[in-house]
Amino acid sequence: MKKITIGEAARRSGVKVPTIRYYESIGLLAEPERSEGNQRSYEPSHLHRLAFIRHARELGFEVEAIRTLLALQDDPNQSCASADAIAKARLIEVEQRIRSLTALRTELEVMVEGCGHGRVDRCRVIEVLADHGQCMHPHH
Amino acid sequence: MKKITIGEAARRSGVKVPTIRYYESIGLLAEPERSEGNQRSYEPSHLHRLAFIRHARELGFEVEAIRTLLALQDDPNQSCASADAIAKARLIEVEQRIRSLTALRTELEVMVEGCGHGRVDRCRVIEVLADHGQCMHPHH
DNA sequence: CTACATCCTCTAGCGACTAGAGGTGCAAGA
DNA sequence: TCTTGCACCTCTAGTCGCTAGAGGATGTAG
Repeated sequence: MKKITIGEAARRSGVKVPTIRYYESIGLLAEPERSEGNQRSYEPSHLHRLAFIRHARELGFEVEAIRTLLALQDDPNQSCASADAIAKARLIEVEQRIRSLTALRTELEVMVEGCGHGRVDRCRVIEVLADHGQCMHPHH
Repeated sequence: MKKITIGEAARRSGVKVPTIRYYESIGLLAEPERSEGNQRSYEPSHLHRLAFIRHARELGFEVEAIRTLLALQDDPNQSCASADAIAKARLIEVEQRIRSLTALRTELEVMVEGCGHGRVDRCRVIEVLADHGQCMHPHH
């Protein structure tokens, strides 16, 4: 029926060909059937799987978390507490990362704005890096 | 005089012992003298260097960027345009990353809030992952 | 039939460390 | 003086999630 080559699967899912093979190698994507000439032959179910994986990766979930989420998806009777916990943990990570990057941004802005574009011995960028005491934020 | 072991250097700089050795191995930190028993013996200049490197790493600069920044610091007559450019590039990266993470946060919030804590077949987390069309943002 | 794109497997590389094995140095207490 | 035990040494390999490349087989269009 609608058997699909790995290249076509890559085009449709937005996941690159070597990455698809990589996902198979780590057991994230089921091994597809092969053609007579040993070429992978995907079915729609594989495309759904790939879309799920891709989306989860874009949201920053680690491969192990995705493995768990996929297993949950396959067993619809299970409680979704695990999925919920994984998503919440990721949310907390993201929030923390945003806070941290926001502090960094402020510090970088100070460095860049303070730069008089002269010589290095008066460069605010180098100064701030050399002397942590000049930081605006005690975030690290 | 004030010769310092690698352990003490680690404690004072906040950089771990294996990381200090790693920085030496990639030429970021100058090789210190050795004791009779072949142990590394650091001087204050090494500690300043380590502080600089650590601070730059915390700001997310890559090792190659730090290598350039350190070279600039060693030659105070040079124009600071390079340092300025490196810092600006990093600032733009950070801003971009914050925007991206903020979009992710929103999407994760929707997932987590929509979760009815029931069974997987009605789990918003799994649903959103499986169907990208349910995303709030077309960021990816 | 011949190009030529696409596919296959396998190994190695990326960045910035981190972990562990197997051995040596050194300072302090008994 | 000896021994305990921590800190140090080098070297290799592993982490994560891919990505690149070699060297060869397959599939398709003209």
